[in-house]
Amino acid sequence: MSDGGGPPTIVSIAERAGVSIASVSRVLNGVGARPDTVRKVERAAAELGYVPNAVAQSLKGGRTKQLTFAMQDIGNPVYVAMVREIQAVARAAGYRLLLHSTDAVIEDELAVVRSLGDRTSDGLILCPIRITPEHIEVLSQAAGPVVVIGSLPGDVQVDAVQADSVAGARLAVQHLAETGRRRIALINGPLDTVPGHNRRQGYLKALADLGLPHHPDAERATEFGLAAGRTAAHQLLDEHPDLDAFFCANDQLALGASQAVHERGLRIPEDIAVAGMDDSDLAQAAWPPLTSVDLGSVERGRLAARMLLDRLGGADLEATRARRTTAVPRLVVRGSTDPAAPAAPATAHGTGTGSGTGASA
Amino acid sequence: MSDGGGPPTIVSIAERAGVSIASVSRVLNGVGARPDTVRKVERAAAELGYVPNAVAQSLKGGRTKQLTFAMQDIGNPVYVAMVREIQAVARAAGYRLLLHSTDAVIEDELAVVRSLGDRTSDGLILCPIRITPEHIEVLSQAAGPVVVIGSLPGDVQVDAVQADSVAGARLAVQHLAETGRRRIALINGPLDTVPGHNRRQGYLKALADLGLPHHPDAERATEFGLAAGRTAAHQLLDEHPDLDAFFCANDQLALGASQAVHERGLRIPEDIAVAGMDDSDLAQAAWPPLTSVDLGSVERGRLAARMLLDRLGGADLEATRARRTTAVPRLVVRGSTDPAAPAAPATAHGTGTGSGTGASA
DNA sequence: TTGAAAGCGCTAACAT
DNA sequence: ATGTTAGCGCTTTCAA
Repeated sequence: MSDGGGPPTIVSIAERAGVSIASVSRVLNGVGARPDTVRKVERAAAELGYVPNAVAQSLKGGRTKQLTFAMQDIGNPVYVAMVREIQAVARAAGYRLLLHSTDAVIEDELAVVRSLGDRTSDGLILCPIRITPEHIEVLSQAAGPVVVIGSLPGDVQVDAVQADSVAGARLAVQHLAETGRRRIALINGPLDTVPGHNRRQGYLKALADLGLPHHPDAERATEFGLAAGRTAAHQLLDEHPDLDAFFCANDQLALGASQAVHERGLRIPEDIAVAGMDDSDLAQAAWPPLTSVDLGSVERGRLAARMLLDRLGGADLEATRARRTTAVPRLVVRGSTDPAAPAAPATAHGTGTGSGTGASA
Repeated sequence: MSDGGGPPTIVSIAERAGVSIASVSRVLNGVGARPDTVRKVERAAAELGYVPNAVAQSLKGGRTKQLTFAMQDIGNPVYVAMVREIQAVARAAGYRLLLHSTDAVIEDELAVVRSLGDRTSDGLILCPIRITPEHIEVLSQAAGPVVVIGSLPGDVQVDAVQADSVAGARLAVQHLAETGRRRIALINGPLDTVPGHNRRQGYLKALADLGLPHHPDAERATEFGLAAGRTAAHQLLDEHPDLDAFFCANDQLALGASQAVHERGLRIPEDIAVAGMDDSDLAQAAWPPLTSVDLGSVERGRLAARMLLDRLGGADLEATRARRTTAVPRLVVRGSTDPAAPAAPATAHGTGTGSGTGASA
């Protein structure tokens, strides 16, 4: 009497419809079959509430229709923006998204790449914090296609999408100078990270271009976080009361710095201007809204996902050489540097975050 | 000459080691074998760079070691907190996490539940925006274990973890009253969502408890977003210049409202106090830092993940009746209601977001 | 058009 | 202790 224990399979359907499993498979996959057969099979499938076993399909087909995105911590707004976009692109192409937080542990990052060999996902998008020689080695012998979001040496044969932090930082510093600031401090994250290093380079270059002096003691580099930004700003203001701007290597540092400024009863931007980087959701929610450099998190996510899907899709592209793309940075001026900046976003451009409920209950 | 085309399998290893595939499997799974055999197999596996095919293991074992988390939009800070926690718990138990954004489309939510039948993941954590009769039906005949984060009718046999928005909202309103506010407006999201409805109930109850009058026109309910909060606050202040507090149904609304207050040259909290809900990362990054009610996003994530893993693990628990848990809300007082509140977090409690780099380049 | 059968890579009886 | 073999659920030749 049917219902042989577990969930329905093509066998149960075949029995019920009185045909072979091959016919069931054909009908289910829209391959030719006699109308009569089609009807019988579809009916049986519906009655049994059949859902194809994706695992079996994967084993047979050799692809799981899953992509993996690995970054250090999904709590960072930059990654959130990427995940959203990657998930959207993946989904549109019929892929599911597997999330992997590496907690910035190198060994874990390497493990993710190696785990491509377990065939759990068809491809990987990796956001490494640093690139070590081991990364290069593991990446070049990965068991499946990988797209790196970050900077890779030119000769490594792996697709990559990168931000242009150097140019981005210059945009921000130039803007500060153009709006009359002369004593611009840098609040940075660790210098031994790629973003930390590059953003500092941009800062230095901009100062040089602008003919502004560089005061090594007007720089702080600790962690990329709110508390670090606040502490650094307090220290800098203690030592250099005449500073007129903080350029911060990311938005969290910038908001921490802003808190310090407020705590001292100084005004933003009148007394001190503050600019951040990443243009995360935090920037527009702040007061005053934070001027920031959009390094294209969303765009990088989209590009990375597309590149990966390209590798998976076109058989001809398979052997193509590694591709490199760079997202162009864009300065977003808001009230933290320009008192006249409109409070509401000038253009609609998909605010991000936005309008969900507070979730449940 | 080994290397039979594709990636190494137990067959390649067996050939290379000169043993049967069964022995290979045993060694690889740590089942008894002669030291000699163990050595040969391990050596061959290492030389070939063997990685077990997880898909094949899943097909055989009937479980994928994958969990799915479905919510409307990963851009919402509340969900970010949950994902982080769920991922951590899942990972510790050897599970991977599949992310699914439903974009608040009901049909999509239902589809996720049904798709449990495809055996792609072993269990599902679902955050529905609303619960429709269809949800109930689909949920009760799900092909695998589901834990709902949200409110479910008591008789539905599905595990659920819920927040206590009503109590949470009361906490906030009581706090506002205790600190001297009497004319407390409500800025809310859609009333036909569970959070929108419940948070309003808490607001009304608190007013009643406190003997404060309820002015229906001191309420606004539009969307759960920054822009909506700003607009609503401006309208309310236009109509009721004497308001002394905004209670907002989530942090984003609260930050939007704060912007409006600032734009009008009013001071927070001296002229007007602002309180939000969810205690997302936005709250502590704001200026002044935002008083908010922690509805236990992290805790709910953790509990949901644990419940799900329980269902998957213990064979004996399998038939247990549905369990319900409610996270206890907690008021977090900051500068937006209390001028004396410390700027830095009083206790360490895992700041959340925090310290990642700005990601790449 | 349809059915029988092979096989994706693995685990677990079962037999030796 | 080790080898042989039967599937897990599906797709896809290959014959009929």
